[in-house]
Amino acid sequence: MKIEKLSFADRATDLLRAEIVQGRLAPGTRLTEIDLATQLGTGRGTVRAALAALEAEDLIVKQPYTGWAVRDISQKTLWETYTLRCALEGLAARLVAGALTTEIRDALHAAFQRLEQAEASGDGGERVAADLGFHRTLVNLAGHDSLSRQYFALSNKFEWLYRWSENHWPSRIDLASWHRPIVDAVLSGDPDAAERAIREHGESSLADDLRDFAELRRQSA
Amino acid sequence: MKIEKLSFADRATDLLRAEIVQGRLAPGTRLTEIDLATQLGTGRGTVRAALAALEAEDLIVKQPYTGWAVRDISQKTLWETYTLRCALEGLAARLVAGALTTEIRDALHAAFQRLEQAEASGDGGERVAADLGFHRTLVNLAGHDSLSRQYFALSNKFEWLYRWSENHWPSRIDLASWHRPIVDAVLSGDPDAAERAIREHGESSLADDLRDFAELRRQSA
DNA sequence: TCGTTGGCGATTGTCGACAACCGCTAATCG
DNA sequence: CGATTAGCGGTTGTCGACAATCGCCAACGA
Repeated sequence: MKIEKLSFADRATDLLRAEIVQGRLAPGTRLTEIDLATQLGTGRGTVRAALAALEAEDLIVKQPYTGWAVRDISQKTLWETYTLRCALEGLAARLVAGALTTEIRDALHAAFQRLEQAEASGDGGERVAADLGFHRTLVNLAGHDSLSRQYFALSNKFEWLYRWSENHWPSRIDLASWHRPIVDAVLSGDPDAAERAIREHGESSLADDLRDFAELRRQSA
Repeated sequence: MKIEKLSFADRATDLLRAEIVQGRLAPGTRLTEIDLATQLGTGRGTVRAALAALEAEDLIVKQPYTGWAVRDISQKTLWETYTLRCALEGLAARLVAGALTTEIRDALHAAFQRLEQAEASGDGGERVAADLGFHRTLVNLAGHDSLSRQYFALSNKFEWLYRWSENHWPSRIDLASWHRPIVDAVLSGDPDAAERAIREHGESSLADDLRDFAELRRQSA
């Protein structure tokens, strides 16, 4: 049995990322190395490494000699993250559709069933988790390590925005019917159709969120 | 006048990246923090930050408690990098074609003219630089910060592979005619056509390189 | 009054020392 | 003889101390 032993720095990274992604650290929050170090019971160098990693994932920003802060969320942030995700998932869908195996079909079905169950349960947290899990599963099935790496960071950022927007305008889209076209297109084995399906999916979710974001702005103005 | 003052860590990152990308550090080369620190005349923490950054860019790999090493290059590395680049540039081409301005036309023309001049000069280094510059210009014209960020790291990796392959099998493709379809398609203002053009470009360069790579393997076997 | 300058508190940037860990070799023990 | 283990050299992992820099505010002078 191979046990993966994470360093303090890696654990600090995971912990801080979770804090941000799950919304416990609001956008704009300032982070100071010493505070985090004392809170985590670790040294400053360790925290520093974790912060640098999160900066590479574009979740926080650094101002030299001044401090770190959780990134702000703007309409452009939404647009950029959604379009980028669309491009990466398009590649993934294309690859998966072009190299179907029994394992892939099973994994996709499992991810989709989780969606259905989450929808049936009505549990908001599980709905989000199942949604994100479906997309992550699809990407990881592509057998493209670099893509999976890139997508890991991007999906965290996406999860952050997703949970943030769910707090501001809970949506009641039916997850199953929302994702079925993707599953169908990918399993059809047609790369073009698969890419088209995931793009339509991405574009309409972007449109929805931008609309809701604008609505939010208008109300608070 | 705003002067951008880089920290030692950032300069070390740039320096090490250049060493790798330009082929002065062969794939598989081991890197030890203390050696680098003494060579660069800096402390180990600084080098460590630089190495972590390069690991995030996927140019080097870390083995805990053991050491760092320049990544190896395999056929899969080529495939992954080319396909990923294709996906990102596809998004960029689509965006640029959909939002043409005079500045964009000028910048694209300038980048293309540099290609023509590089081809005419016959200078190998300048040919590579002009080729990479053209693609970077296109992506940065998309006005998509996250995309530019991601592409920055990817284009460095690509440059690394490009220069590496040029050392093993110098190609004599005509850069101007090779890239003209992209310029034409983007400037036509049709996002679909632009994406199609850059995809064909990427796919055929991948095919060429994979063929040459296989040839190289066959000869050395 | 307004712009400049000097100092101050806060935070990061850098560094070297020590601890933890890995891979290997050789000694040990059944 | 084979498997286990103890030790060793080498490298990274972690930490706290000190230096460099930034933003701010108040004192100062034209």
